[in-house]
Amino acid sequence: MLAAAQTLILERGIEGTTLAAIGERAGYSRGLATYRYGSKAGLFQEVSSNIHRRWVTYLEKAVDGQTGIEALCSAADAYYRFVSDSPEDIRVLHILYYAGAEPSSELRGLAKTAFQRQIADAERWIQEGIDNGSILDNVSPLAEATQYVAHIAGVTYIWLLNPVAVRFDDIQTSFKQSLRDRLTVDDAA
Amino acid sequence: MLAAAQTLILERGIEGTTLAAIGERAGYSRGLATYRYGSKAGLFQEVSSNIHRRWVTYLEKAVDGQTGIEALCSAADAYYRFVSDSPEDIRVLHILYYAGAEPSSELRGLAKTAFQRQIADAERWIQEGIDNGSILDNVSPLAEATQYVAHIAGVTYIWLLNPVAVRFDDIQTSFKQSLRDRLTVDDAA
DNA sequence: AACACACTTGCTTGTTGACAACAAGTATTT
DNA sequence: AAATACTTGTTGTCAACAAGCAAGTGTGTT
Repeated sequence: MLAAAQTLILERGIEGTTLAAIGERAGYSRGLATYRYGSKAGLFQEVSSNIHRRWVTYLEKAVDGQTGIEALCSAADAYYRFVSDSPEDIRVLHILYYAGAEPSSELRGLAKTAFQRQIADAERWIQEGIDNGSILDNVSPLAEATQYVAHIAGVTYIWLLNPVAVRFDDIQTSFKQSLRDRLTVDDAA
Repeated sequence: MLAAAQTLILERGIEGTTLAAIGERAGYSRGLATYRYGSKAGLFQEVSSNIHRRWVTYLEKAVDGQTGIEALCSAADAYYRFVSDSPEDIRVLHILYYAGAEPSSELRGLAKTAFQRQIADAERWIQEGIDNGSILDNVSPLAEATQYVAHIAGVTYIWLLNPVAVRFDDIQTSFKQSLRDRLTVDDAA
């Protein structure tokens, strides 16, 4: 059922997908989707947290106990790999998240907490890096963390609009390089 | 009419706004919005390009003939000022753009071209900067331009979700600094 | 063990109200 | 009289909900 919903979101978008179509695509009746999930928003929340859960597992495995710049880069790498492995999951997840930009969207809370959590993670990694001396102590953890998450969200959005025009790997490389340059102690000499 | 639409989008979102409500909010009948703009999507495209036009005017005045890093920073400053001056315009514009992340959304084309144009602008500025020697020649104009636009879009998105948590001015300062550090010839010595 | 009964679960079909889209008006101006 | 600006009537679609049904799952009775 959730798989059918995901397919239909990719095909026709949120607006264009009807609960009846989801039920029937999954081999059931037109009424089942509503019955199981209560509402369209309820179903989409389920789809969203389902994918989010997969992503978090993936992320935790990649970052493990790392801190500082290494954690940031590993997380970015993990994201890039996740996008390569399951682009459709990321597409659907972000379609749902961006739908949460609307006021009074029921997906809003979900998107908000997801991004807040990612910012908090990044902030913690940066703070830990500052504490152990690997990150410059004049950077603002919150400002950097916000930009870190914003960068990834923004690139994903541009990619959603125009997949072929975004060279994810180039961007990824340059992003990590720029993180190192900006945040870490300059040991060039 | 477009103003009424904008107000209602801020109050209730795209989904929650009905064409009848827009007409009536503007002091007309329930049918006028459909009559004038043909469809809900048509009306919202009009709202979107209306705000977009204001932004472009604002931007052109700010960037004027600048190139290279100066153009990038001026554009970023202009955006920050625009957000401060008319946060509601930016909110509505981006709500509409993010709605374009959906497949088969009629706002998609508009969002796509808007962002493509901004990337093309940034790419041109960077290329000009490389040509006149003010920007390092090992940066990829397209990759940097994409990240530049993605950064701004991403910060805006996080801000839409959670306005109070985003210190636009801090981020702005750090963003410009990082642009200079990464792109320009290092004349620290 | 065999049966009957209440009760739950999983799903379907019927219905309602909201809304976009459109068609057919009615003023009002030129 | 003809175009313009707007309104009202109508239809089809869809989310949401309610009511139903069929197939289990006990639970107690003989």
